[in-house]
Amino acid sequence: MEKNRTATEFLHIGNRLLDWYKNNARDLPFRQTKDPYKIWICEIVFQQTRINQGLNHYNNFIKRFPDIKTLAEAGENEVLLYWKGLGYYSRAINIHKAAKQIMNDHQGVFPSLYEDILKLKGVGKYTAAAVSSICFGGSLPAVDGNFYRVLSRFFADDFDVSNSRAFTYFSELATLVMPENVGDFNQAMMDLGSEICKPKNPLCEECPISGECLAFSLQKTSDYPVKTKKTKAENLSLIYYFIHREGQFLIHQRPDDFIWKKLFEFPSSLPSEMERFVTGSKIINHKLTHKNLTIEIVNVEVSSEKVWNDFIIENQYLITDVEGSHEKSFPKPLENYIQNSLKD
DNA sequence: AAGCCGGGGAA
DNA sequence: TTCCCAGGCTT
Repeated sequence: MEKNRTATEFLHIGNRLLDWYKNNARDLPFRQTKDPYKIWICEIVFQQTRINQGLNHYNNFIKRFPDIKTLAEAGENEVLLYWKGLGYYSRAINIHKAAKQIMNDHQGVFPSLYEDILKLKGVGKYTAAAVSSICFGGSLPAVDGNFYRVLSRFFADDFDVSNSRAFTYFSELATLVMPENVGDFNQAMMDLGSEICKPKNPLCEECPISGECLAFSLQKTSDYPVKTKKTKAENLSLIYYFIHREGQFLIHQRPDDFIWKKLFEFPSSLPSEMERFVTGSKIINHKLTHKNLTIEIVNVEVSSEKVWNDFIIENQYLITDVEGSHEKSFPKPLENYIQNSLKD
C-alpha cells in the first residue's frame, strides 16, 4: 500500500458507507435486535455461508433455542439436527460447548468484553469483533471476505488474501476508513461486499465509494483481491452398507475428527453373517470443497428374521427407519439416499 | 504457516 | 467446471 496515508484521509469514505447503509441495509431477521446471543448465532451460521443458504437454519435454530440457557441444556445431537445440511458441523458442536461455557464462566450472561467473547469455542477474531461492535459498542473491524474484497479494490492493494497475515493487514487498512460507529460500519461493509462489490461483475455504478475506488478508476476490479492459494480437491472413495429389513436400517455415529463430525451414517463394514443378503450397490458422486467423493452404497436386504433379530440384539450399531432418521443429522449424500429409499 | 472442514449458488 | 461465501481449529 502507499505510504504517507493519514488516519483521517479516508474517514469520509466510512461515513459515506454509513449513509449508504441507512438506505440500503438488507432486511434480515438479526438486524432488528442487539441481543448478543442472536448476533452470535447468526455470525456462526453465516460463516462461509451465504445468507439465502442459512436463513432458514438461523430462524429454526433461534426458534428452538431462543436463549443461552435453552441451548446449553439441550443435547448435542439435537443441536446437530438443527445444523443438518448446513456443513462445517464443528460449528454446531462448538456453539453448544460455548453456551455451556457462558453458563459456567459468565453466569449465563453473554460476555461483553472482546477478550472474553474471543475465548468462546468457535469464536475467532472476526466473530468476536462483529459481536463486540454490533452489541457492545466495540471498535474493532470485523474483517471477513467482504473486507478483503472491498478494501483491496478500493486501494488497488495486491496484498495476498491467502497470506496468514491478511487479517492483520486488512484490519489496519480498515482503520483508515473506519468511522466511530463501528458496528454499523462492519455491517455496511458486509452488505456492500455482498450486494455491490461482488466477487464477479461488481455493480460499480451503484457503489457509493466508486468515485475514489482505485481499482474502478483503473478498470481492474477483477484483479482484486489477489489470492494465490488455490484449493484442490482430492479423490476419496467411501463404502457404506445399507443393511435393512422391513424399513429399518443400521446406523452409527461418526467420530469428531475427519469429515461430517458426529453425524450419523451407515456401517462401513459388512458383518459376515450379512454377506449372503447383498442384492446390489449404487455409486454416488459427491463434491466437497477439499474432496471429490465416490460413495458406494451396498444394498443389504436381510430376508431372514432370525439373522436380523440375532444380530441387532448384540450389535454395536443403532437402528432406525426413514421416519426416525428425520431426528438425526446425516451427511447430505446419505440424507438424499434415505429420502430416495422412501420411493421404493 | 499450512491444511482441513460442507454445501450451495453464481458465472 | 471454478470460485467463493458474515472463518476457525488443528497440527
